[in-house]
Order: sequence, then structure tokens, then C-alpha cells
Amino acid sequence: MRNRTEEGSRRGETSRRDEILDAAMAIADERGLDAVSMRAVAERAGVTAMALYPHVRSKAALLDGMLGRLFAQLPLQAAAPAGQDWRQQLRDLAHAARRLAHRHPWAAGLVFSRASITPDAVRAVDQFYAALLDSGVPAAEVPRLERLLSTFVLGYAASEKGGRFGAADINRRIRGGTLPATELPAHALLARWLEEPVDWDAEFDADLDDLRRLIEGVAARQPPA
Amino acid sequence: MRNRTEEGSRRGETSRRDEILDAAMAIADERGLDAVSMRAVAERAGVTAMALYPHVRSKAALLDGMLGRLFAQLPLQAAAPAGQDWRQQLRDLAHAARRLAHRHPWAAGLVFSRASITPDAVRAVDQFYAALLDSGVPAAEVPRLERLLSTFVLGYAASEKGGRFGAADINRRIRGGTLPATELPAHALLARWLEEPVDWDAEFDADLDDLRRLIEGVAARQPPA
DNA sequence: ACCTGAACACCGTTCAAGT
DNA sequence: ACCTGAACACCGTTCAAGT
Repeated sequence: MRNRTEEGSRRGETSRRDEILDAAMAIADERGLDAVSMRAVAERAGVTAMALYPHVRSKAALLDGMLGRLFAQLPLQAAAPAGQDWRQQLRDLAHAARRLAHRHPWAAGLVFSRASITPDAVRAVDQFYAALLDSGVPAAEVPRLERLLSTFVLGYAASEKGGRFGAADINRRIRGGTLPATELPAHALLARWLEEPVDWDAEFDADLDDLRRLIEGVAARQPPA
Repeated sequence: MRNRTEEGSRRGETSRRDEILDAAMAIADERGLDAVSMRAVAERAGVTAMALYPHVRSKAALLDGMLGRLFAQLPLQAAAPAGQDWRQQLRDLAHAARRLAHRHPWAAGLVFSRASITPDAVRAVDQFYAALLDSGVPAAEVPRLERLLSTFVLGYAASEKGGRFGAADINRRIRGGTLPATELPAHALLARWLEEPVDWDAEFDADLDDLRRLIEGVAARQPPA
């Protein structure tokens, strides 16, 4: 039933469910995830809150549906032409995921808090698997490396948007404040580099380069068949 | 003011604020993060909800305080004797963080959604920095690699607890269900390995090994001074 | 200084009732 | 089949009032 709805939406038939998810995503984009209440979504969809329940089982299901919509956009954005270099394919997927997280800041945090396994999410993972298989990594290692890479990419996006990385800029304040410098010897040694502002785009690319080398290292551990 | 309270608590003086945070963490451990309401925390602390506000500015501040308490336990658990091998130090820190996330499943998701920069969190980062400096990585690269590693470790713990990794077990169901196998060519090739249950402890260790090699690779790019 | 009671403007969800 | 109104048991937070 729900599957038919999702498959229907893939063929361009805009269902009631899709209208509800669109309303919820618009509210999250404009006013944050906390503003997404059943009542607010309903008002935007031009209906009462209780009218949502036949289309989304619960608020949790609504949040899962929002994530599902995002994943649906991911493989399209990456749009990897077959036969492309696996390095470029992985880079494109990683950049597409980060771009999506920038456009929808609520998404990165959400992805860690629910097991959202929509068909679209599986399709994106399949592209990941294909690129890793191309790299020459042993098949038995592919699922693990996909999880390693996707965990990093999603975690990076979530850290940027959630503010975890913001801590870097405040290190100086803390260091000069409550904590004596003797308690933070490594910070003292790194002071010169901690005071420079960080280029998050460049850092993401540098990380992806190092992770590509990690993959090549795993591939080299065992000669390809 | 707040700093005096935190420093006080480090010296064993149990403040009112600490009692409140203890109550909140106990509720989160027992009944999940959603059960942590101001009213529930107050009841457990033997007081009305409004009496909390002089001690924690808001519910958001209460959540930050809970994370702060967790970070306070992190460096102690790792308890790195000076002069220990940097590889062992990083492994210990990673394992301590994951153990903490297992004991308090609500924490991993929370850490990505707020910029919690308590003195204790900075202390933990300092240990990370120190180990990376020991590895021979250029100082300019240390902050980036600390973020790369901590993002992975926290993301891994959050994925385990939040259910994101659970998707692996369900891949079969999806594959046999709504999606035609032709749309998931890489899943088809990997079927043999996707059907085996995953040992998450072993996978975490394998990931840490690969990341250690990544660090050694960065260190080797430029000869140490 | 610290706590309380009542109140305000919200939540997610159920259920009987309408058409 | 689809939607509504009223209701239930909650939220976080403010504020005047108590001691």
C-alpha cells in the first residue's frame, strides 16, 4: 500500500502523502525542525491535523518520509555516467550529500537518529557499492568501507550544521578562560594553527583525498582477481 | 558563575546543578531522551519544574549540561599514561567514546546537534591532539585529522544506536521486495556478504586500523622535523 | 535567595461524529 | 473514503506570589 504510493510518486503522480511531505520540508527549511508540528504541517497543507494520520502513520513516520524524499534526490544529483572513474563517482556522491545537507540543515542530524531504509536510500548505497567494487577493494570489504565513508560524510555535514565544528573557533576563548594552559599542552603547541579560520570546503576535500588513499590501500592489500 | 559551579563539581562538591543533571541522565538512560522533560526531571529531583530554571537556563542548557557530564568521564576512562604509544592512545580514546555511547545511547545523537564546548570536551580533544602530534603528522594537519577521526568515531556510535546501520540486515528484504534486482546491480554482486550478520566490534576495530594507516600515510608525506 | 501555583500557548494522538 | 471538533494528557516557559 505504502509502497504503491511511493512507486506512484516516482512516476510523477503527486499523491496526498507527497503534498504533506512537501509542506513538512518547507516548514523545516524555513523555520527549523522544531517548527514541524502536525498542526503546522496540516495548516500549510490546508487541512486539520487529524486529516494527516491516514497518510502518515505518526509524526515519526512523517520524519522518515522527509528523509526518504531527500535520498530520492541524491542519486539524481550525483548522476554518475556509467564507466566513470570510481574516484570521481565517490567524490560526486560525497559532494552531493554535503550539498543536500547544506540546503536542508535539519537532515544531517535526523539521519543519525532513525533507521530510515527507503528504496531511494538503498539506491544511493548501491551506487556507493558499485564505485567501491570498481576500486579493486575485495568484495567482502565493500559493505564495511561503504559504512565507513557514509558515516564520515554524514557526520561531517552534521557537525558543520549542528555546530560541533564551531568549537574550533572558540578554543582560544576557553583556553584563555577557565582552563589553565598547563592542562592543555597540545593546544598550546598548536596555537598557531588553531587561530586561523578553517576553510570547510577545502577540509572536506582534503579528508576525501585521504579516504581515497585509504581505499587504495585496502585494494592493494590483496591483488584483484 | 557557571564556571565556578563546574570547577566546584570537579572538586567533589555536589551542587544543586549536578543533582539536576544526574536526575536528567538517569531518566534518559532508563526511558530515553524523549522522556527528559523539565517536569519529569524536577519530580525526580524532588522539586517543581520551575525550581530548575535558576540552575539551568533552559531545556537546551540542560541537554548541553548532560553532554558535558559525559565528556567529563571520557579522558578519565582513557587514562593514558604519559609516554604510551600514540596508536594505543588513539585506540583507547576511540573505544572509551564508543563504550560511553553504548552506556548512554541518547548521547551519540545529541553530540551532532549542539555545539557543546565544555572544559571537559576540550580536555578530551587535547589528548587527541597530543596523540596525533606523537604520530609525526605535521602540526598544521593535526586539527583536521582530529575532526576526521572524532567525526567517524561519534558517527559510528550514533549509527549503531540510532539504527542507521540496522539497514544492512534489512537489505535483503528490500531487495526481494519493492525494488527490482536490476536496479541494484551492486547489491546483487555483494549478496553473499550482505547476508552475513555483522560483528560491529570487529568492524569498528578494522575501521580504526585503516584510519591508523591513513594517519601514518599523512605523517609519511612529509618527513618529521 | 530559593521555591511554588497558576496560567499561557503550545504539543501528539484518539475517538466519535459528520458527509 | 475522507475529513472535522472536541478532548486527553502532555509540553517549555513566564510571572506574580509566597517564605
